[in-house]
Amino acid sequence: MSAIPDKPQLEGLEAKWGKVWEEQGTYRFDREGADRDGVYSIDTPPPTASGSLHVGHVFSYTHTDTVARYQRMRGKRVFYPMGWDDNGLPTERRVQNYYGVRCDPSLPYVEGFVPPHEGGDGKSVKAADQQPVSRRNFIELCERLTVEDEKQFEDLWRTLGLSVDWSQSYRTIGDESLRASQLAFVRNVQRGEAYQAQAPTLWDVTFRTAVAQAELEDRDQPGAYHTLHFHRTDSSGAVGEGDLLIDTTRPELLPACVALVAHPDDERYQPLFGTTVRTPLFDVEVPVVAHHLAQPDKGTGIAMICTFGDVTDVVWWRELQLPSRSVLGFDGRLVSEAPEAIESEAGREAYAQLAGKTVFSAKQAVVELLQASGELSGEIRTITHPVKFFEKGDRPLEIVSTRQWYITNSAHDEALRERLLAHGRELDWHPEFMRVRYENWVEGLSGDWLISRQRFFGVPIPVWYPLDADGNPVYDEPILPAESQLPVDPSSDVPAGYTEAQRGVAGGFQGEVDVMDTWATSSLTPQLAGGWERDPELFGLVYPYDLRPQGQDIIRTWLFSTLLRSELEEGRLPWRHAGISGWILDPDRKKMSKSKGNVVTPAGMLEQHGSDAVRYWAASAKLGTDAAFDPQNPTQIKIGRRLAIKLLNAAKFALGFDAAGAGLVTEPLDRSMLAGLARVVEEATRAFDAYDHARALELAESFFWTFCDDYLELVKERAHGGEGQSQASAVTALRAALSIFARLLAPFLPYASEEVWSWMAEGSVHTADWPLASELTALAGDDADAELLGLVGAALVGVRGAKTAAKASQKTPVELAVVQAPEASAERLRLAAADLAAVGRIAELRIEAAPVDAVAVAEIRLEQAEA
RNA sequence: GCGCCUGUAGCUCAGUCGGUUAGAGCGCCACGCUUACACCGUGGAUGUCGGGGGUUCGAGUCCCUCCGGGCGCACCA
Repeated sequence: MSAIPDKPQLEGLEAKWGKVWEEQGTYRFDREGADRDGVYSIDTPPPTASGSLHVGHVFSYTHTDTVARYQRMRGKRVFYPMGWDDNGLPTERRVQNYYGVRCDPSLPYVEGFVPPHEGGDGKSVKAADQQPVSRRNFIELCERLTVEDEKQFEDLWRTLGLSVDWSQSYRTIGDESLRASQLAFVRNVQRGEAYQAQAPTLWDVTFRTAVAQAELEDRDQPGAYHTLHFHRTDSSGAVGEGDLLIDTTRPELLPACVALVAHPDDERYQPLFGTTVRTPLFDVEVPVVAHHLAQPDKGTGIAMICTFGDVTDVVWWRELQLPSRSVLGFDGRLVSEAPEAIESEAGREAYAQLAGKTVFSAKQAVVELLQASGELSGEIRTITHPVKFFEKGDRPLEIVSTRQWYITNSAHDEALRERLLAHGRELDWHPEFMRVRYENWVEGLSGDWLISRQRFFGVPIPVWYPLDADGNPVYDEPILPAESQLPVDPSSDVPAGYTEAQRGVAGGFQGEVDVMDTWATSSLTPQLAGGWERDPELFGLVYPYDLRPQGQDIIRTWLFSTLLRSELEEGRLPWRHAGISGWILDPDRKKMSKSKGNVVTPAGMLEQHGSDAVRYWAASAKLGTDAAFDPQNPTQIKIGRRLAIKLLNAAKFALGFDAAGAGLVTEPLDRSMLAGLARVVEEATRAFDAYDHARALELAESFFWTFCDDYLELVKERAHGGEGQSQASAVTALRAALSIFARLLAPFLPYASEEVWSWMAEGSVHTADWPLASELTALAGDDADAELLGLVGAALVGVRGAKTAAKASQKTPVELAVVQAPEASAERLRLAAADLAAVGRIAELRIEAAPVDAVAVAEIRLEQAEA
């Protein structure tokens, strides 16, 4: 036990206790002699190391920490690891800007490379100003920067007081993670769950990579309808009679047109099905076909199918078995060579004017050409329509045909879909309604999960391809590494049976250059952290996990993909509970985001207000509920700070009374307080078990204020100046209550409660036993009157009110006070009359039974102040 | 288009199974240096529970409907 300071304060507690916890290993996961039932395991979200932390992180990670601390105090061995999601695009972008470089895989490695600058100013560096570096140099810079970023993150998490076992941390780009992701992938391939396909793919032209359905978002964009003349081949071919009018928002894709399509029931176009038309400008003959996805009420009711303008084009192209006539390159520009189908001189000339242009410029050029040829009908009508974007991108996605790796996700497998939905029902969601989002997502899956990315800093896809006699890769026969060989980098490692000299030569092999989507690694966090295929004993202790905490925005990505991988690998749910935190909204109720400039740095908040205060704010919001936060006026944080300070001061005060005679609680008021507290303990425990940490906090907090404002005031005279058993009773009750409060509040205010605990007990409050109501009823007796404190409190309010009304100090003596109460209450009140008289400085206190509804002061006579 | 959440005091939010007079904190007003706490304490005022309809002895709570706010999924010529 340590001495109580003269002036307890919050400042410095983070550093003081953070150090002690680290030294004592307070949060260390102890597996010695553990069994699965004695463990509480948490599948912690690995934050994106290269991103900046914002208040939203503090919010949701605090939610999880309160649960971790509660479970630890319940006697569970808590497995609470921390991972860093350091691979992927965010890191690449940050490295580009931080060091002023860009990856060019064609360049050779430079030993001892020094980047052009370091630190940057946070602004993005233009691509033209970035120095091209080799892939290996680029990855080295990624590694260097993420290690630094992760250190800062860890410092912040430690200051916030997350009770993470830091010896269990992992990086998604670390060797063990690489090995586990590749191992899982290889097994997916072996079981037929991972495959490659050449197919139209959503493509980000800025990052030049394919993206998956889960990473899409719709954004409203300006667009325009253009009405084009298509010429019927059975007419003269000249503009005019018999032309078909087609509305399109993508006129630049006209050279990629492969057909026109209308609904089979559309009588206007039924006569044309089976005939052909010629495209404007390019004079390509295309069929008129029928498909049920064509909407008669859209545009002119007949659409042009291009390869590829949108995902519907892809469906039509596939289902109607149309030819491919791609014009868009990976860079988002029209390719230099016109499609072969464009044969006419005029058509090839027209295309030559588009070649090399961006989509935007090509659109303008086509419009001009169409206007010149008279094949554009009427006005161009501008509209606003949703367009698919990569969530991290800022240019619309295009669709290009590429070879990619996929993992089956039930889009084409009804039985798997049923299993995934069943798992969704089996999982305990907090709050419950979040399950719907999962179901929406699973039911809306339109294609398998595209996991290959044409990027650099990620887990390499661990395959090689044999090269045939002509030096062409045989993609259908990928060479997989042996499990014992993992992790591998196919760019530098050599497959079994080959030598490095055979790389890239006919009859030899080539390595896959793509890396995995970051979610392909993150979807394995239960495996990565839990020692899957590395530490079977650990895995058996923690898996399936008890809790997956996460934000609502990544249900379709992280939650879904983790559940999927677990189903594929283990055939079962990876966790029992999912705790979904809400958003942080700024005062205008808009989601906080960097671009809006309303992000506050958590480090500054913790520094200014103290960690306990910030945690209080976070913990007072329920799971799944958005919380408003105004950095200019952080009300909840101030309230939390007040609570933490109050805890320190109340403890100091209560522990200051002479405890020599402590032992039994005999006074009715003391017993009442303990009985009330016992109820709070029961309810708070129930709330925590139901993943309602906010209610547990509210219960503890509100009773704590009653304890301070009423009980402590009522008994301080007795505890300080009283004698014998009545004094001992008060002191015993105060100490018992304090011990309970420190523990009830420990999950929320780990610093203040630890400080207070250190004044009265050995060890850490965070490894102490979660309070039991029985501790209190043992002291207070089973028949204690929990209501008494409230009755006395009501009388006290009456006395105080009278003094306030008289504009007198609370210490003003009272000559006479008459308290009236209902018959039954009056008798009980008399049991605490002495305490009430003492705090009110009442010379003569009369308690009368009367026909009133509630306790009230009927008459009061204050002693006159000096005349 | 399908669906989920949400609307309670000026603000942020509780309100359990339908049950007495709807709560808390902040803010506001007034008072008070009272054995810890001025980063404090005491007291007070404050409501069309979004609107309408229904069920019920009784509705903030259940049902229907309309309106507002937020979000998910789908659509994308």
